[in-house]
Amino acid sequence: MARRASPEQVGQATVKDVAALAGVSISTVSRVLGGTYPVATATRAKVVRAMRELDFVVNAHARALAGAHTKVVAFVLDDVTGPFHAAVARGVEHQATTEGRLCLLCTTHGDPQRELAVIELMREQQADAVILVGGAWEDSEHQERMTHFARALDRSGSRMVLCGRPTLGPDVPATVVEYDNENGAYAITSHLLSAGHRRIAFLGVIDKLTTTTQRVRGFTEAHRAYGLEPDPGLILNGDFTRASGHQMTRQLLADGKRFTAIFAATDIVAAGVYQALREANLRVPEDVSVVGYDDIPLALDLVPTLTTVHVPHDELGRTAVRLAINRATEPVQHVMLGTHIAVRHSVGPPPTP
Amino acid sequence: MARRASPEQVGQATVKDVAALAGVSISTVSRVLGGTYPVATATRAKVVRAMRELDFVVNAHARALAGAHTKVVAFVLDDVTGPFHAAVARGVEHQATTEGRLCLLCTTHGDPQRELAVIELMREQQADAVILVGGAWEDSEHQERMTHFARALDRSGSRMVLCGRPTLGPDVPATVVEYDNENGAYAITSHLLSAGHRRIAFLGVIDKLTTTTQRVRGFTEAHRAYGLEPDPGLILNGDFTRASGHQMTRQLLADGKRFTAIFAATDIVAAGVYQALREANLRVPEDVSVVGYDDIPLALDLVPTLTTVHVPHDELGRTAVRLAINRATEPVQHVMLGTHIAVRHSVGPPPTP
DNA sequence: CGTCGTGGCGGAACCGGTTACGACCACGAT
DNA sequence: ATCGTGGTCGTAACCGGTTCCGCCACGACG
Repeated sequence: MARRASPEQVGQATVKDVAALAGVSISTVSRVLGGTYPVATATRAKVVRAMRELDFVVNAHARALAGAHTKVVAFVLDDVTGPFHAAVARGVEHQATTEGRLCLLCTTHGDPQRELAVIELMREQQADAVILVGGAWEDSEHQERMTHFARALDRSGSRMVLCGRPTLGPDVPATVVEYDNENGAYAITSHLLSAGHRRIAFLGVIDKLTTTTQRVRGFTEAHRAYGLEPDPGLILNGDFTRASGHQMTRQLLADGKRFTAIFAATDIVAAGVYQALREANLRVPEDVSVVGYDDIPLALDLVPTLTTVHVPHDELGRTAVRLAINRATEPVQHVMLGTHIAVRHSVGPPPTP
Repeated sequence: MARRASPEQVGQATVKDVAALAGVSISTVSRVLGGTYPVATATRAKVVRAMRELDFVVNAHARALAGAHTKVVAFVLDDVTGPFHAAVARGVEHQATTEGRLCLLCTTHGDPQRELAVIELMREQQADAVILVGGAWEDSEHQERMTHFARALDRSGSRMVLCGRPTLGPDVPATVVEYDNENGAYAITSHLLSAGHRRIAFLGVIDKLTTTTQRVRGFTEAHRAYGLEPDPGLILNGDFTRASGHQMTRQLLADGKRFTAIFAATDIVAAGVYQALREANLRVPEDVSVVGYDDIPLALDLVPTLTTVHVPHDELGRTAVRLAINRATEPVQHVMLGTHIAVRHSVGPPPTP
């Protein structure tokens, strides 16, 4: 069962075809492909011409199998549609291509089970880095299995990268690129407190994701620095969607809770907050001040523009692949990128009763 | 130079290692891997145990090389950060995983040259579909080279998919999944006209991208259906960014152009329009009506919410991979998805002077 | 009881490249 | 004239799987 009757009839041309047409051996063809060996100029010309004639491209799989390096980095995230993750993805993709790598993309849609399955797939693909973007679940069994994968990847010469999530432990071979969730939350909470706010609501995901847990901690610590303790009744549990922000704010209003400011765990949540306040005829920031987290482009389109915590999305993604790919020469494999607050127009003094 | 002294010491375990530990031949291991061949239950159990013991995963490259199918679809887009492209990407990714495929992602950042280079890379990867998302450049040479690639992909059993861009010609082997740019623009322009607007500005990219060209055509045809001709002085050329929308609107205002409505070629452009109007103390829709195109999530966060053309992003991406992967059984390889206008609160009657 | 069929398994030839090793050639040096 | 040498190129052994082919033992059947 010959796959093709004559060369160049159908299917991809192979080095064998090129060698035949150029009148050289396949090793010579391979040498001009790799460029890493002296080949006489005349010979090279013949080979190049044959390659062009047959419209030849190397088979990446064969090359990966024979050589050792795969030239692929994989990254897995929750959802491409989320502006935050998309921004990190952009950084990842950018750095990957400048390092001469292709990008494999997988999404989990919030399913921890799928995250594990996806890592397995990446292992099959011999990806030389597997980048996990976004917060992790606060689930010790999941973390254990993740640790297992980190070791497995390490054993096969690959690398796990935790991008925007905390380390799995000091002895786990993984690159960690975090950003300062706690201090960002601390700073922006202080910003509200120093504006005079004392009753601040926090709207987010509680006790499930590492990111929010850290943000709540910063929120709490900032209060304590002012000699205050946050009101547990003002900490609401929802998810990272616009609808959730909308719903939680309505809840807050319906329950008659007293508050003068809202800390939305995410800019997208803040968008929902804005809508609910608008519907209740409350102005931002005259009646209620609002802050967010992430500094996605949307923050500039809200009216008034949203004061939020800026996260270096792009740098997050870029350093993730840079550290992982060049881990032989990059001594430090755990960095914490700084955050800072972007002051805009959604915070004012609390209303005077 | 033995890669490892003893099996399972370092590096990935191979079928050979598994076979040795299970006391069977490598072909038997392969058979339990593929599942496509009778293997005695006891033997299978031994093999499975050995695989688990060694933490074995198949080498996707070796498998791709030996078998014929690669199980990878590639998609290339402008920028992951753009909400429109991200939404399509989500559809692509979703359908790809349900079809049991992995996703390779590449971005071009608006560089036609890079688009070509990227397709070459995908060809090396033996991707069984290469999905090009978003508008194409109005450049005949570029289209010719694209045609060449379409044929090359077809020859090697792969498939080019044009997702959101027009066909390259009837005899070019490519799957095309378009959406109705012209009719969408026609409908929303009619919406403005029927509200009484007669002087409508169009802000977009002119004469460069297929998408905008089609939208301008719909814009023009709608005018003609009303016995009108659009004022060329109201058609401005910029790009698809917020800043461009902002700048073009300021220009319009500064030039003292008379207009009562703005058709922004993209929702993001509309966001810039909103800002410029706000800065000029013009209200939407009392003073100026605004419409957009794409219906990205942002449209709901603008105040007032944006009337725009809804594009079935997700379906666009999903059908793209569905048609390409199952092209053996899917007879029709060129579909045009419908668009419809999403009426919200940014259109009103023109102001009475 | 001999034979044929069949289920389960091993051997070996690929898939398309890379690369170590050795052969060959033309050249200059002795 | 002979030998050494450096620069080119071909041969063949892999990389890690899949799959065709054939062997073997066993049960059923005549």
